[in-house]
Amino acid sequence: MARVTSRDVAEAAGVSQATVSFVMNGRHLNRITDHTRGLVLRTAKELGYVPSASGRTLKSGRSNVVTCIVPDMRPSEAVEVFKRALSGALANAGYACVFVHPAAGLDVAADLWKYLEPCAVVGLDKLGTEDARRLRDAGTPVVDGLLLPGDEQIIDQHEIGALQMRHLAALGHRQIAYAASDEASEDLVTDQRIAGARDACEKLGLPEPRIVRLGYTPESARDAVIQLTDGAAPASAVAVFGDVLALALLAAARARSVAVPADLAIIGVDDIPLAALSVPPLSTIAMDLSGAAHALAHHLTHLIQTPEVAPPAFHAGALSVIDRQTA
Amino acid sequence: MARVTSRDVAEAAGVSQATVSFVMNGRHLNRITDHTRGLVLRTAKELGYVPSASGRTLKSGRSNVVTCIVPDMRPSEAVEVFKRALSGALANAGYACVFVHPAAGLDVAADLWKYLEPCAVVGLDKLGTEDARRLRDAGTPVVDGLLLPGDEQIIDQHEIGALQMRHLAALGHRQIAYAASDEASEDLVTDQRIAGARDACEKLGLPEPRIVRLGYTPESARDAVIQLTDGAAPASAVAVFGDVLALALLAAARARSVAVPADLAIIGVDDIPLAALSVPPLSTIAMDLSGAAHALAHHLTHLIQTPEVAPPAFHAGALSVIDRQTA
DNA sequence: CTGAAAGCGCTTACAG
DNA sequence: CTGAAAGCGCTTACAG
Repeated sequence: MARVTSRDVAEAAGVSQATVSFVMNGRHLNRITDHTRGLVLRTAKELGYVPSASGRTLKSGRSNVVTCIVPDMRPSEAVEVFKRALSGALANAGYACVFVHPAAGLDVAADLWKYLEPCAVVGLDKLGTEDARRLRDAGTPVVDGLLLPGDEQIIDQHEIGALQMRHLAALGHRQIAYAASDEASEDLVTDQRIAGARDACEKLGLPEPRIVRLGYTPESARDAVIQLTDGAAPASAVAVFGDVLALALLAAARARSVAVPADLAIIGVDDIPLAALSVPPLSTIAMDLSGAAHALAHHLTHLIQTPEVAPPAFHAGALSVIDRQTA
Repeated sequence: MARVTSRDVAEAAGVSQATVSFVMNGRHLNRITDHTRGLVLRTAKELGYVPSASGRTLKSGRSNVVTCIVPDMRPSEAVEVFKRALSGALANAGYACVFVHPAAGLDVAADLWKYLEPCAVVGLDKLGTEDARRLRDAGTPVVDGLLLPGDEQIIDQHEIGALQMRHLAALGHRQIAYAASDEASEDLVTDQRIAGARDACEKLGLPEPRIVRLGYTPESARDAVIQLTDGAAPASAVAVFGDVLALALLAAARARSVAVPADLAIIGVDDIPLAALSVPPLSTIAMDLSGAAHALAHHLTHLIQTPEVAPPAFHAGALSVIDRQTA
């Protein structure tokens, strides 16, 4: 079954290819009669005409797809929510958003260009600077390091750590610990949150928070609870890197008969579905990922359409504490 | 900065464009001297030549990207794992795998073709039959309904339900219930698992399992525990749709002083990280999503490269019970 | 063993 | 208000 081209439509409608192109792209519509326009549209639909992406991209040098590089981090519901919101927002602006998981040994910049020729690329964590440079040299806007501090940070990671501390302090806690993830892939985010927690304690006149590292194993959670509650100056509250780890701590605390929140208050981050389903339900920090995604979509369309003018300020997604029963 | 084209490389190397194309694509290499080949490769690298996807796609009518439509289901770690594995396997075969989240109101078939011109598309759940037909008419292989029963089912959902029942029965349970999700987006999978659970009970000579529906709320979990444990014939064990719900049930059971597994054994599905971290740790079913992804990648390359010959049998990912302490 | 040339489907100045 | 024509970068028969 041969492909239907704009030439076919033009012939069938008895107009030129240029006219078909104008109608399909809504360009120079003032120069085209409504009758011609209707005719072209009808004919295109009848023949089942679908414009060719490669034809258009080849000619115009720019596609309609923005490529988003998914970092090689622990899968989380949070980033899934963000991806969906970004897809939706970009779709409304007329762009397709595709996500790629860089496979080991894939040369991101070259292969991306080779396979996709995106009109913009967004990297959640830091793309290689070499990659980013090549893409930018080729004229492709790159929004990079959404998880890193800076003008385009999607969520204020520093503030997350600080918010947890302020919440715990407002509850009267003074010996507050921070439970960080020990996974290297999460260091980027962890470091910022720890810094935020430290800064907040300092501002609040609290002792510097003790940092305990834990991994995604039962032993690790148990050890962390021991560290937190034993010794000379036990913590009365702990801010945890994420809800999964917070829930692990909650379970480990119960196993050791440490009452939550009486003996140890716990607050997580992410507001995963299980946070509301645990007993007691987990207090946590929620992020407005959907808002952040919309802001990013706006930012991207600006970058794509008017790269010469400086983009307006970028708004990171809002944070809120979900006040349940563990803190 | 003007783009470097194959013509530039040809001129700089003093050969023809055809020779450059042959060298870059590894075609007709026997017809090209090693010297010429080395020269072209070196020149290409020096100039920073990257082939244009749209040029190639336009000419050959086929790109190197396979598009995977992510279903609009509750985000889960399981599908993330699958996506990464599929990306890796496809990258090894020379294809880029991109994921798209269909936004509301997006015409999948037309827009996909328009933006991406994929060489194959895979749909986790059922693409609209109209969409699939149009794609196939255009000569694009479509692998669809990976979650549905059939030759290309990635994971045997029916067997998951059955496996849970067999495990519980082997432990001596006879009054076994099935706790299903009440979310419409999960019905596709839920229905198959319930059927599998029923069939297994029949084969084992057990009474038909009672089905309880529950949602992702604490009240729902509490009600489910009450239903399960009260009444004339309380269940001594329950197979749950997924680990999130199973963990919710576990928490609700504890809140009502129902001992697990003594009073109520629980087995989930998915083996999410928290399954190992709960107290007691959750027994569950793990799926070999990585194996399934590799099988799918093989299947796809076959379909793309030799669409005329029938593909070999497709192997669904293996299932295994993770025997922890709740069942 | 290599090159000249056509053409994939589109858009866009330009001419009328 | 509309059309003819060039050309984006590539691949591939074909000729030498």
